[in-house]
This record gives sequence, C-alpha cells and structure tokens, in this order.
Amino acid sequence: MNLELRHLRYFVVLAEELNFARAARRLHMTQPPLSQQIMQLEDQMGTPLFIRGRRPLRLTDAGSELLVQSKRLLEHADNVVLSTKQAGRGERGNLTIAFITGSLPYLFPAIINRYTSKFPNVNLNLKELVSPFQRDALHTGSIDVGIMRPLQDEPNFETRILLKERMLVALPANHRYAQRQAIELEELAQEPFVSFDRKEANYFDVITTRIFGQIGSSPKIVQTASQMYTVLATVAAGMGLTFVPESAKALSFPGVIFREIAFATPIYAELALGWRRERVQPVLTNFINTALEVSEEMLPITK
Amino acid sequence: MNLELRHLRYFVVLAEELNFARAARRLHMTQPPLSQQIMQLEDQMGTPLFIRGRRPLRLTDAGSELLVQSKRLLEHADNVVLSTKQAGRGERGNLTIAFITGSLPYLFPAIINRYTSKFPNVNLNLKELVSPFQRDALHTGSIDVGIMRPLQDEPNFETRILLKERMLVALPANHRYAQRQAIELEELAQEPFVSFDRKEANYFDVITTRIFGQIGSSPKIVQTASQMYTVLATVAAGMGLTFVPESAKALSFPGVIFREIAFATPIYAELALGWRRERVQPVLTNFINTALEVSEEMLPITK
DNA sequence: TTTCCTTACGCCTATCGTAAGCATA
DNA sequence: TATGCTTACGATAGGCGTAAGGAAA
Repeated sequence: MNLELRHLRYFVVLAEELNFARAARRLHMTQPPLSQQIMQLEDQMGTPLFIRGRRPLRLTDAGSELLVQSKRLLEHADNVVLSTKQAGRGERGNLTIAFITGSLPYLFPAIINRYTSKFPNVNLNLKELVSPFQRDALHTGSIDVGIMRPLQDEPNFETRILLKERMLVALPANHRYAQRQAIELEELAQEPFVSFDRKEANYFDVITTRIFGQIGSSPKIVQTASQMYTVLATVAAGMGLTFVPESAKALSFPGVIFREIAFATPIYAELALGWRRERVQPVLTNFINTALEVSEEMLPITK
Repeated sequence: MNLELRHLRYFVVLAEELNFARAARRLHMTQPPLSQQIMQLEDQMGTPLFIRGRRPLRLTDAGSELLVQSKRLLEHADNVVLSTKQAGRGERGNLTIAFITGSLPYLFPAIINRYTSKFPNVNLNLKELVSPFQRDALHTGSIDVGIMRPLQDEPNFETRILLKERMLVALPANHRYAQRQAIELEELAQEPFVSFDRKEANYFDVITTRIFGQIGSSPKIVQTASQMYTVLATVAAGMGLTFVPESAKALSFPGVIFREIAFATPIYAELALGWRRERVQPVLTNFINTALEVSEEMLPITK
C-alpha cells in the first residue's frame, strides 16, 4: 500500500470538518470507506492523525502538521497539471530561435514582439547565425527554428517564405550614377562589384549571378565579404557596387546610397522560416503560426 | 478518474527508460497495465506525453515539462511523509514554554539546552510568567507546559517536581547577624520581614508562613512585593529580611547577603513542571522526559 | 523476422456501500 | 437516547496479468 493523493484529499476535508459523516458527505461517499482510507493514511505516517473517542474530533500534532503540508502538496499537484496542460497547448516551454542579420531591421523584432506578448511563459533563447550555420544547428537540434535565407530543399526541413524584398544596388555617395532614380542593368555590368562570401553568405552570391543572368552577363567581382556591414564598408570605400535587399537601407551606412535597378523581371530576396519536421511540437507550432501571421501583415507594406 | 501519485511514479520511470517493457520490469509489473496508466495520465493532462510509433520512444514537450515537475512533486510528497512522521515522533512541531524567574539561574537553561540539542526541529516559544499566570495560560492553551512553583492539585493538570532548593534568609550586608553562619528561627521571629505578594507570588508567602509555623510564630510583614528583585532591593535598603530559595544567590544583589536557617524540619522550595493532561502529544512528551532527565541529574548537586 | 506498443479479456485486489456494534455525551 | 466512529461483510470498479494483434526497424 502506497501513499496516494486520494488519501490527502480525504484527509484535508476531514481535518476541516472534524466529523467523519460530514466529511464523507462532502466527498460524495459514506463514512466507513473514509474511515478506512484515513486509517491507511495513519498507517503510512506511522502515527495517529486524529484524537478519537473524545468528541469533537481533534487533530493530533502530527495531524496539524500534515494538514498544512497536504494543502501545499495538493496545490503543488494542481500546478503540475496546469503547467503540463500549458506545455501541451504550447503556452509554456523553451524555444531556441536563430535569425540572420538581415531580419533585424523589421521582421525579427515584429515576430518576437508578437510572440512574447501572446506566449509570455515560453523562455526564448535567441541566436544570431548566418543561414548555412542555421541549417547545421537545425540538424543537431541546437536550435528549434530559424529565420534565414531559403534553403535548397532538404528532406527533413520544412520552410515557409515570410518576406520578399526588392533588390537594390548600393553605391558610393560620390558615384557618377548617384543622381539617378534607377540604373539600367546593362550599365551596372560595366561596374566593379563587391559580393558575398560563397560559403557563409551563399544566397546573395547566387542572387547576384541570377540578376546578371537576365542580360546574359556576369558581374566583375573584385572583392567578397561575409557580413553585410563589411560589404557596405567596402562599397563606401569606393571599391565597387553591390546588390542588397531593400531592408539594408535601414542600416544607413555613411557614404553609401541605394538605388533601384531597372529589371526585366524583378528579383526578390526572400526571408524564410525553417524548422525540422520531426521536431514539431506545440510551442514551435505556435511560433510558426505567429511568424506567418506577422508575415501576412507585413507583405503588403514591403511590396 | 483522478490524478494519483501512482501515475507520476510510473511516468517518471517510463520517461527515464523510454521503453515500456523495461519500465514495467523496473516497476514490477507488465507492459499493458503500464500503457493503460500512462494513457490515463495523458488523458488527465489533455496532451500526449510520449511520441510513439517512431522508435525509440521520445518525450513530447509536455512530457519533458511533466518529468521535471513530477520529480519535484514526488520529492515534495516524500518530504510531507517525513515531516509527518517526525511530528508523530515529537521531533518536529511547536512548543510554548513558560517559566518563572526563579528557574533562570540553573534549571531552565539546562532543560532548554538539552531539549534543543535533542530536538532541533521543534520551534520553541518562551514566556516568562509568574506561577498563577502559568496556571491560567495552561487552561486557555496559550502555553503547552510551564516551569513553575507547585500547583495545588487541579484535576486537569499533571505536575512533577523538578528541583528542591533549601530556603535561606536574605539580610542586609550590614545587619548585626551578618557574621553568623546560620541563624536561629527564634531570632528571626523578632525581625521585620519583607514578603511576597499573595496573588502573584503566593508560593513564597505560604512558605514564609510555614517556616514560622514550626515555632508557632508568624512573621512581622512590613512590606510585600511580587518580583524577587524588588524584594531583594527592599532588603538591601534595610527595610527587613526575607526567605529566598538557594538559587537566588546567583542573582547576587549588591548589599544583600544570604545565610542558612537553623530548621527543626528543613523546608524546601520546589520547582515543578506543569501541563494539561489532555494536551499530551509527542512533542510535549519528549519535552517532559527531557526535563525529568535533567532534573534527575541536577537533584544530587542541589541537595 | 524481431522488437515494441496497443487492444482484448479475465482475474482479483481494494475501494466503496450497507448494516450492525460500540462508545461518548 | 442520540450522535458518531468502527467493525463486518458483500458488491463492484479498476488495476493488473495473460494472450493476441499490429506497426516500426
């Protein structure tokens, strides 16, 4: 025979009523089984909990101690149930989220703000990571979800596009095209270009190639770098031009200006949400839905 | 169907093993009933706790949450049992103890030291009270036990003598008998006496009367007071003599000296332990036994 | 095929209800 | 006598074991 919560539930009611009949009534049962359960409990505790014989019924010292403790324990048990239910609904738990620098100006804070206000009891762990590293981190499980540049389809991953941004060209403020509203692609083909490192920022390297592909040309790459700030600094130094997504304007690097490109077919930089299909659990589901919700609201603005 | 500790005990083992068969073996049962109990638990929580199908078994987010919480709750439950058992053995709880000033020099600290070292988890509440007030406090239940002058037998009280002290006579340092080792009772009968208030320190008033009763005389009371210090101060001021128990020497009031009395039959002042018979519970029993133990050890010294 | 969990079904323990006994006020 | 708890005993629900079914590796 083992201690069960039932014993304590019965005991607390009896300790409050100090009358087996009334307590049994409150518990929707009859006196004798209540007596038995209390005797079992006393057996467990190795000491009487009530002083019988003399009426009215009274708690022993051990009984008083157990009354206080039982109330606490039952409350604790209620909280355990509550927490688990919340975890089941994705309202409580932990979530490790990675993001790329490019999501920082608008998308990332918008999603995080919305999510934390809807799910304040989820602990967030935020990590800034470039997209290829996010893919690895998803594999090893060190992050649950990432805001990244789109992945070429991996079988275990699920991705959804959150945001499309027009590509702009970034050029030094003193460049000879600086006064133009928009610049023709053919003209840009003559200019030296700074591009992104193929390993750590593969995406923009590919985009740059795709943009020039429209006119059957390719960029004259004079330099590569992996971080947006480094690339812009190189542009400011007059070493070349580069293509950047519209949100890069928010970085407002001194000596760098942004101009539209005259496209045949507009090309967009995309921000995506990625996660492992296997790891989908309520907390993650809620985060994904929140991110998609925010994305829905932001798309019209950035188009 | 209600949540019981059994569910959590099973769940924790399963969450550790991540295998129903092994977990069931550890729980000395077979798989199917374990499956059932876990399903009941999942029903209670309103969410799956394990991801089945895919092997090996894995915890859901809610399951991970519940694992942490269950371990805590089960530990809490163990502590509740432990505390209650301790209370049942009188090793934990509360005790309100009253004492008179006269017990302060030796008896009271000896008992308290012994008791607190044997029962460190009992909270003590100490109150200095004159004996008649202790009697009232025992009646109302505002104290559990008192170290007092003996009570005339009250039906609800139990008392045990802890200490017997010889009575001495206190006299001003410049008194004409100051050089004597002992003083005859007949000589004292001529002297003015300071005695104790009948209501608040009834005991010494009675003793004083009893001492002079031995020679068929009675004291010339010139003044009364209720506290030992006040009486000694009055003696120091030369207003009269008084009878005090031997332990009063420890108070060493300036200008007051103590001398033996030549008795026909020695008369002792007694210190007793008093408590209500009805209220005897393990904590009190342990205290009484400790007090009697200390008393046994002290009696030879003070005799 | 092997491993592992669930479903199905019967046993049996242990909780609960009814009725009688016994102690206190 | 009335009230209140325990003891005695029969009913029954629910936990557990055995055996079979079905899904994953």
